[in-house]
Amino acid sequence: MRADAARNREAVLQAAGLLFDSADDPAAVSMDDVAAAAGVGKGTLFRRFGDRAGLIRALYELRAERMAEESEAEGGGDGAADDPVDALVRAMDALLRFKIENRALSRALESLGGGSPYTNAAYGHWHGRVTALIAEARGPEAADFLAHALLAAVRSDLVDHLADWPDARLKAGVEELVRSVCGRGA
Amino acid sequence: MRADAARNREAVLQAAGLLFDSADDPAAVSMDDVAAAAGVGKGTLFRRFGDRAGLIRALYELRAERMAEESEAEGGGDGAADDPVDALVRAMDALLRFKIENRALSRALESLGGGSPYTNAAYGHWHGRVTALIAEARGPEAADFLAHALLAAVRSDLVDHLADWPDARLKAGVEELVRSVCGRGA
DNA sequence: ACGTTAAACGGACCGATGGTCCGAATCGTA
DNA sequence: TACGATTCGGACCATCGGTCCGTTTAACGT
Repeated sequence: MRADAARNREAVLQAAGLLFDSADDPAAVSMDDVAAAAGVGKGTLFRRFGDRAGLIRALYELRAERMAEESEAEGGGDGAADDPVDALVRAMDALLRFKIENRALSRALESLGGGSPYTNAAYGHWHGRVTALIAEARGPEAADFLAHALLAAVRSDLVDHLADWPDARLKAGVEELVRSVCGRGA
Repeated sequence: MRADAARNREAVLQAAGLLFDSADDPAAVSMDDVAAAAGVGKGTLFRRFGDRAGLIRALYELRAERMAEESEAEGGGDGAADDPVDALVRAMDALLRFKIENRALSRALESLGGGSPYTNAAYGHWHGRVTALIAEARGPEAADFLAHALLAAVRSDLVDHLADWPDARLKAGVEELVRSVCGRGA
């Protein structure tokens, strides 16, 4: 990849990140806006990312990677010998925090049309992980659907709708949900 | 309301219903399409329903009402002396069926942008009902959030994503989820 | 250094869509 | 039937995602 291409790619990602982060409604961030903020022509933008969905996906995956690194780094000991329910609670909590910290971007991703929340590498990853933990905790019976249900409970527009709840209440709700689903609450 | 206005309103609702029902992607149904199919000018369409969201909401509420009537009618005896968990299972099952039968329309409603799935009379109604049943079944602790979570599990795009599952599997999954959340599985 | 070439640039341009406007047509009423 | 209020309808507008192509520029061989 040519040097200017790489430079522009970075500029676009950074500009788009700022725009989405400071937007209430992700739909209000137009491709023209992104191009202008990045100091780049529209042609460049679309050649690099294909379309709006591609840009949003790229940005989302960038942040997801960053989160994965962070949580891995702070995971420290990692104590693999751990209750799957606790592991699931921690995973869901991390996901919830991610959704809160990336409200607008997550909403942008989930509202792309065409079942996009599910046609997504990150979703597949999470669903696999949650399914495995549920299967471990309560058997594989309906683990597949239950995993979808858990993930649906932290969908960004729901989190957004509950934006005036204190974070702790949301977190407690999610934990309660996870423990209930895993077979034995408290 | 003038007679022609009422007639046109009906024509629009019926045409829009047909169009959404036969569409795979609700976004592919344009306001022009609706106006043309209803044999009405665009001005009429927008004056009556305000905007696209208004039309979709009107249509959705129409169907929701129809479903409410039907389920009430067939509810028959109504046996109020009933386990709240069973009642909740039945309610969620009805909602799931509604989402399946109105796939495109539900998706249209849920993908309006601006937290629209939640800014909706029907959602408030369902959430209240589910919250009450959960509170009755397992206490009012996190009932509010758990109700949101249950409703999220039957969101139309998830149902759509799982379209190739047999209906029975979906139904079983929802029932399993409800019973788990209500405190005691099986 | 310099010329060559393939790649990237950028913004004018396009088609579609949601939404507006206003002269024409129509309904209800006296 | 005549008249005023209401509604109709489609031409019109702004915006947005996406394309196109003449121009620029980075990379590399000589």
